[in-house]
Amino acid sequence: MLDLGTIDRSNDRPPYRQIADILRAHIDHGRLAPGEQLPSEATLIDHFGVARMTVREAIKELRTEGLVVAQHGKGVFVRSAPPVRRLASDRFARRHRKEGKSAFIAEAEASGHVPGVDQIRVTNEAASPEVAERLRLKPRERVIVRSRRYLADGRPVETATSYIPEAIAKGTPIAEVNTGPGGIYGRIEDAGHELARFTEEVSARMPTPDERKALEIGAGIPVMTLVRTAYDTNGVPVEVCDTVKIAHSFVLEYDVPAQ
Amino acid sequence: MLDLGTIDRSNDRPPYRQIADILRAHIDHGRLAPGEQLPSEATLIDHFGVARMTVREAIKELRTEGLVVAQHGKGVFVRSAPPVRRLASDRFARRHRKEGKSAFIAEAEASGHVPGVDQIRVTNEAASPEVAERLRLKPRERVIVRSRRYLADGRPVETATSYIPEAIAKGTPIAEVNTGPGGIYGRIEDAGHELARFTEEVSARMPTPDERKALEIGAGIPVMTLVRTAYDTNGVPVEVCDTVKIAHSFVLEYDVPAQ
DNA sequence: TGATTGAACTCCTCTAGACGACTAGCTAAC
DNA sequence: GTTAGCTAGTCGTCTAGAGGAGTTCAATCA
Repeated sequence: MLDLGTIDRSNDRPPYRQIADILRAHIDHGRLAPGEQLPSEATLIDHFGVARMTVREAIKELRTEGLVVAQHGKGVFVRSAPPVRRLASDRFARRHRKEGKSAFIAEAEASGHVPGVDQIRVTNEAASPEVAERLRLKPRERVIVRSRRYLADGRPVETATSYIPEAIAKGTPIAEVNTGPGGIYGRIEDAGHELARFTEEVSARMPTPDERKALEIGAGIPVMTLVRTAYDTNGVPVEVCDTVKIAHSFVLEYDVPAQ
Repeated sequence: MLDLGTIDRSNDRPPYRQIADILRAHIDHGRLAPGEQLPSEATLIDHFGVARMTVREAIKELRTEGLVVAQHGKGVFVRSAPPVRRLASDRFARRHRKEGKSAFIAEAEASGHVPGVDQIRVTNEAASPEVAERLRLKPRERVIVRSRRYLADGRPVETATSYIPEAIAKGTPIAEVNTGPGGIYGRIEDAGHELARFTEEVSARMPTPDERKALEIGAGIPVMTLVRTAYDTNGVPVEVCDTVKIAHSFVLEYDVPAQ
C-alpha cells in the first residue's frame, strides 16, 4: 500500500499543495506508475483529513501539469509518458517537406509508426487580413485553404492548415483533395514557383478548446505550433501553413560545417 | 462598460464554462485588452448570480490557458502577448553556439535586447545515471556542472545546465565561472575535442514548481525544453546541456539546397 | 441465455459561508 | 514631511455539505 504520509498544517505551504507534492513525488519516483490509478478522492479526504475541494485542488494541480488524467466515473490515472517522436536532421526534414509532408509525419513514417490523414477539407476563401499579410496579397484576395488532421497509430497528433494563393493554384489540382505525386509543393513548382526557402516559427502554448477537441487531449497538455512560410526563388511567399501538434518532443540535428 | 451577457442554466455546458467562454470571447475580440483588469470576483458573482467557487473555476480555466494572470490583492489581468523572439538561421545559431551561447540568447542580443546572465553556479559532481548515459561515462564518473540563468530585458527567460566530463575539463578553466573567450566550446576545442555535431531535442511541457520559480512565471504557462548534446569529430559526446525557456516563439530558417 | 435493474463506486459541479493575506489609498500621529 | 495604522477591495484557501452523472459489476428478471 502506498505510504501517503501526512500534511503539516503549520507549514506555510497550503495543504492542497502539500498533497499535490506528495502525489507528485510518488509519480516522479515511480511508486505510482504510468497508467496506475491514484487513491480516490474519498480515500485522500479520509487520509489527510481535509475537505473535498482541497483534495480536488491538489489533483487539479497535477492535471494542469499533465501528470495525471481524470476519467469521470472511473478514477484518476497517472498519464503515460508521451512517446518521443524524433524529427531527424533538417536535411531529412527538408526532403520530406518537399514531398508535401509535415516533417513530423515524415519522421513518424520513418520510425515505423503508421501515420494517416483524416478530415481533409479544401475550400476557396477570401484571405483573412492576417493570411493576406503573410502571403503579401491584397486584402480579401482569394486563397485555397487545405485543412487536414494527421494520425499516428490511429491517434490524432497534428492538425495543419495551408493557405495557397488562388493565383498560384489556378490550373493545378491544389484545390482538389488529391493533389497528385509530390503533393502541393510539387504542384506549386509545376506552376513555375521553384521553392527556395522555408521559415518555421516554433512556439508552445496551451491549446484552445477547439484544438483540444481536434487533438483529443485534455486541458493542461501544451501544444507546439509551427507557422511555416515557403518562398520561391524570387522571395515570393507561395504557401503558409499553420500546424498545431501535441507537444511530443522532436530532435533537430546540426552538423558543424568544416572550417 | 463591458456587456457580460448572461448564462443559461438549462444549457448542458456548466455555468463555470459558460462564464469562461464569455470572458474568453471578450479577450479574443479585444474588448478586454492586454493588461486590462477583468471584473472582480464579486462583480462576476453579482452579475451571474453564482457562488464564488463557480466564478473562480471560470477564471482558473482562463489562467490555465495562459490568457490571464491573477495578482493577489490587485485583480485579474489580461496577459499581454509574449514578445516574439526570433532564432535566426541555423547557420547563425551554429556560429553563436560555438561561442558557448544559447542560440536563443545569441538571437536576443542580435535583436537588440539587453541580455544578461545571473546565478551562475559551477560545481564538480558525480554524474547521475542519466547524465552518465548521455555522456557515455561510467556511473558516478565526475562531471563539471554549470548552471546559469539568462535574462532578457532584466527578466529571466531561460535556465540552462551543462554537464562536461571532468576528464575533458581538466587543465582548462571550464570549472571556473569565467571560461574565457569562446566560452566552454572554445575550451573543449582547446582540450583537443573538435566539435562536429549537435543534436537538440525540443519539446514543450508544463513547468515544474522549481522552474516556475526560477523563470518567475505562473502555472499554466508552458515551457519549451531543449536537450542538447555536442559531439566531437570522433562521435564522442563532450557536453550535454538541458535548457528550459519560457515558451516564446523562435524561428528556424532552412534554405533548399540547389538541385 | 440475455437483458435489465440496482448498488456502489468514481469524478463533476455547485452552494454558502469563513478567514487569511496582499495592495493601495487615506488619515492621523509623530 | 514622514510614518504608522486603518480600511476597503482584491484574490487565496478552506470547510461542509448537496445533487448529478459516468462506470462497473453483480443480482435479478424475462
